[in-house]
Amino acid sequence: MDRIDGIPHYVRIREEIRENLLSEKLKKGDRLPSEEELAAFYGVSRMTLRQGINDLIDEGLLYRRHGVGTFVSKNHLMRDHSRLNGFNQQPEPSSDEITEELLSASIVQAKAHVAKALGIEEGDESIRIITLRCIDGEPITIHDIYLPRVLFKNVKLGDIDAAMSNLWEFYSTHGNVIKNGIQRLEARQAEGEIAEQLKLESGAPILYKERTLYAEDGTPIEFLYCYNRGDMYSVTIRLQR
Amino acid sequence: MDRIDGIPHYVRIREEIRENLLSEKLKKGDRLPSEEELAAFYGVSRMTLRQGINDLIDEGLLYRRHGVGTFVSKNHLMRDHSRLNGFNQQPEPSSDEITEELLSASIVQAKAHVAKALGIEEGDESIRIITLRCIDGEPITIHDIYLPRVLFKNVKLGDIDAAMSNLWEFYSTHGNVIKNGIQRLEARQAEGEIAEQLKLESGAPILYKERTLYAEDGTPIEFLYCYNRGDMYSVTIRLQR
DNA sequence: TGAATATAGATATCTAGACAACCTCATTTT
DNA sequence: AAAATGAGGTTGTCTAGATATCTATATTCA
Repeated sequence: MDRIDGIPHYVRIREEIRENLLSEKLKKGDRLPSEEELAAFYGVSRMTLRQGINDLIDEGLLYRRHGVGTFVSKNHLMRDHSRLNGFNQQPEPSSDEITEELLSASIVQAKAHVAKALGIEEGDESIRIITLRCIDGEPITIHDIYLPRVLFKNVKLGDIDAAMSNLWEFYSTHGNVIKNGIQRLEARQAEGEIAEQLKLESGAPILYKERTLYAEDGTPIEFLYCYNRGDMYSVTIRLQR
Repeated sequence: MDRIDGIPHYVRIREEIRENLLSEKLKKGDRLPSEEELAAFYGVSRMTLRQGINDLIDEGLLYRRHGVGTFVSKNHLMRDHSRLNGFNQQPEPSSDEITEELLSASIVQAKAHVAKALGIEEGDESIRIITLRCIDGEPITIHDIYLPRVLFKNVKLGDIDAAMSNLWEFYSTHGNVIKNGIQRLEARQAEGEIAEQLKLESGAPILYKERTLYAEDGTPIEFLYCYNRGDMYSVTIRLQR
């Protein structure tokens, strides 16, 4: 077998099987043909086939039973906030207009908490970006973002407005590719400026989030405080044993 | 090479490398020896070595750079709520006394929302378990759990009190092994009975959680409403690209 | 000097097998 | 009837290679 493009066989096979799942040629609960049969069908070795299948198992679309077979999972898990996709956040079915407004961009000295998260010294320079996201004109989310200045040396504050639409790509173009992160969620009450900006009564519920994003090697790239209107926002997480 | 126990080589190697990470023989940022060298060292083929390494990469402990090498991540991601561990929830350093009290166990007819989550018909029988978790006597969390009756046919309500300490094991013994799940988080306000039981003022922030747990094949095993005191509880999630 | 090019070494992909471990189910034995 | 056995099929683990692709560095060329 020769590869036509630069696409590895296991990727091609994985995507072909995924198509069969989406088009329901493979239905929930179905058993796939044996690995030997499938490998022969796709014209690859069994190890290569398994590499493709493994990806789909990691995604929860398939599962294996030793000595029995490979099956289609009964719960196709939908949108999954535990994977990073740089806020493509699929617009909900009732897709209203989502806007994002830059409230401020500045250079600040990192306070202790931020510095610790970004792995820099307290007082070191960081870029602070505050944004407001609205759905259909309703304010939903405030982001308070901090970047280590040292990773974005020749960035001017004026550049940020243009980069707003896709911050992650902006990071990439400066050599900082996001690979993973950690976030922590709490329930809080709206107060002061935050309440005002989200047009909430003081005391209204807020889904508060802290998030740190890292590059492949674990270098912190972004630290974020995030305030979400409790009545308009929820987070879905896939759990995996 | 012969395996001494039934332990596969790739598991043994994975754990040996993990030991070296924990003991910091391998430090953050270090490059591991090349795959060829490591395979020779451990006396296995390169494919087998890679299988072990892959697990550690999935855990975020290592990362690879094509053409360059395999490295130790700089951020050893700690406790990770996006993996399921059946509520061993490592007691925090300041480990206070955690107690769990059964408030009620009953057979109820599933309402629409619960029925949909459990994949049963509205009105079908389900087992409802309500518990209160306290830390140091302070009420923290209320769980409102629903199980499909059909999966726990010969269970008597009296059995549940004994099983409380480890519900997941209880599920297993009835042939229902938890493999994955989905949870959704919201910020809400405490009200009525919930506020009372958590000893909160009406209006206090609550971290509200809905969770469905599934078996390997996607069969829903448990559906849960969960109310956490906002000021005493947070959820940490690892994000993976 | 600066750009193109070789080169060495690393990971990525892939093969064509082998045997082990496990599950199911039919058959035989007790 | 119940338990043990065995056969056949499936996934799990593993090998000893091969070639491709990528990266960084050193070298050569303009």
